[in-house]
Amino acid sequence: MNPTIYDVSRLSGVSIATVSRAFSNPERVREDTRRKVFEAAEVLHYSPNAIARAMARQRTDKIAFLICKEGATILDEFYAGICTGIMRETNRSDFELVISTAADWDTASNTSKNKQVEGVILGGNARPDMIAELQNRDLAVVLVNNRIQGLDIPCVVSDEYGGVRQALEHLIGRGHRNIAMLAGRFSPYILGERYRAFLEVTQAHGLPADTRHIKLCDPTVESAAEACLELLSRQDRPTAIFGGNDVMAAGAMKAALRLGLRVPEDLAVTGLDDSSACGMLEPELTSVHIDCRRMGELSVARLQALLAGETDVPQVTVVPTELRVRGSS
Amino acid sequence: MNPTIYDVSRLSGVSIATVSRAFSNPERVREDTRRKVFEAAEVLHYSPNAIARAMARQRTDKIAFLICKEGATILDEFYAGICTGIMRETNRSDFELVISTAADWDTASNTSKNKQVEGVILGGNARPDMIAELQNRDLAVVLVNNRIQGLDIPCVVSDEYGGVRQALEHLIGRGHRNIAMLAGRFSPYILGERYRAFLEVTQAHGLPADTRHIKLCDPTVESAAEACLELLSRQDRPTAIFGGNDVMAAGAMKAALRLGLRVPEDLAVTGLDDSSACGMLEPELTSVHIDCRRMGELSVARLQALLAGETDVPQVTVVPTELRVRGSS
DNA sequence: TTGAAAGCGCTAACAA
DNA sequence: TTGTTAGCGCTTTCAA
Repeated sequence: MNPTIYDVSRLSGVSIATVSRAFSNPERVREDTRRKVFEAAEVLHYSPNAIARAMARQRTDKIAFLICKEGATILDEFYAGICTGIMRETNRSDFELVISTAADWDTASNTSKNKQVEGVILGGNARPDMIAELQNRDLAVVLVNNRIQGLDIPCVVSDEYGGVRQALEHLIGRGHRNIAMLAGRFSPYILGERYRAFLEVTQAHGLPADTRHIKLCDPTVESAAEACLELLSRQDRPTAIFGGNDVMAAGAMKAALRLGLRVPEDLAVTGLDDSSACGMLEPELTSVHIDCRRMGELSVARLQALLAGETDVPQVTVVPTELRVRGSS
Repeated sequence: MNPTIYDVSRLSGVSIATVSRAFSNPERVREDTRRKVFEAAEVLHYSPNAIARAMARQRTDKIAFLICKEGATILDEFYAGICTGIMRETNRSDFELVISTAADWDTASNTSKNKQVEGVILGGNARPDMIAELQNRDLAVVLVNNRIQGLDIPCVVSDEYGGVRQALEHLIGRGHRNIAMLAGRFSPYILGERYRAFLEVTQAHGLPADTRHIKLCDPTVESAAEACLELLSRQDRPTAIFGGNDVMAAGAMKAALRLGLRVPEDLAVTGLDDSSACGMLEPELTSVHIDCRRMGELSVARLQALLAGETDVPQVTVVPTELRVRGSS
């Protein structure tokens, strides 16, 4: 049996109320009383029981990270990074974290309900009705790696626009005038930002700003390779391809190989994500680094601000990206 | 304010004890009473408060997954897979999961203490003294991806020996007689199994079973590439290299390229992990698939068995591997 | 600054 | 089969 507040009270000779205060409002108990309490606690290896505390306080200090995503690999490198950031930041505070993956709404709903969380960080493609229900239930909600227009909810995203710009300007700086982009089927927000960035940046540099240079495909090696085969067989074939993630960029490299084109001499390729595979590829893949860790940390910060009742919580937090130039471009 | 058991009691006209029973021991309340209770609960959107329940039961039904690992990328693809399995299996039961990474013991200790967990799954390199302390504190403990001799504790591991055998026999089947293995600096258990497997399997097939063919290096592309450069410059240079993970295998492919050797014609390469990068490499990497998901699920099962007081919990659970042959061999 | 006491929402032993 | 009741370990008024 673990020691309780009563044991500490008895040993230190003060009431349980004082012991309680010593732990949760130390400044409200006299210096020497406090010392007595802590000494007794030390002797007994006492630490407050979080369950009982939650019960009395009617607060759990518990938050959830809910990844709304389909497919087998829920926790891919990207979300694992976000997750790491969230864990790190949660550990630093007194909050507790429950992680759940939920393609379906029932699981999601259960998680937030049964686990008694007070706030949730939604990753992936959370549907607006899910969000609404959570908010109705009086939960604090933050979106990570997503943004939904017209919804009163803080979100933390990476600088999609800036990331595309960095990649494109790098390629343009290398002299490329005919650049294609592989757009994966990501969320509307991400896709929107990337289209906009591609068109505006190419135009700003006097290149033909044409959606013909944007190719929509699945974010898989094969789908990207096929898309590239088509791109590279055009009359005016691109000399550089910007993949919407590293997997697609790898597909582009494969397409080049099949056509006997050398990377980067005949075709420059850049990716996005800066995943661990970049260094494994040959040539190594230039990629836009996304600070997933930071995104995770910031989502926790926003959620805690919300929970603390702060009124000026930023609606949009943009995490900068950084280009990592390697052999493929 | 959420509805409580009292609200349901009032609305359904039965005592709170009966409501409680209806939820936790349905078979102990009469059919129609039960129906009344559930109807009232439905109307009120009631569901039992887990905190209060834990308080009364003096049980939390909460387990922790503790990844004991150094370095920036705690949640790599491997552990993310295990984590997914753990989450999936935990979701299926009424248990709650808290995930924590802990290179240091303090965090680990805190996690299990403050979060009031009843059992922990230890991933990575858990030190024996950590384990002992957890067990002393009367917690159920299971090891995943590790095994420590002489310790009374269930562990779930992948079939390291079998994995090495599959890779080697595949290469031998392809006619290779001079095979080298890159051993990463993994845990003593894993390293031990792999050495043993390499020596026994090569010997069994009449190849020179010599530790000279095993090269210890860091599990990074660069370290592996260097190690291979040395291997490939030997008089009797290997015609096949088995990397201890996919990253090292990628390093081997790079070494081959630098020496102008073609893969797989001049040098066959196989990896281990079957990570997502396999399909991105060129040629695609043959690799031994590890069923991380399953490992995670089984660790939860073992932990729950322990928690349920079962006495015949298997001490060692071995998860089979499977060779995925691709272009690199 | 400290203490007494009333909960927080539920379970489980016991009684009916 | 159902109800009564005494906790579970803590926080937080309120009074001293």
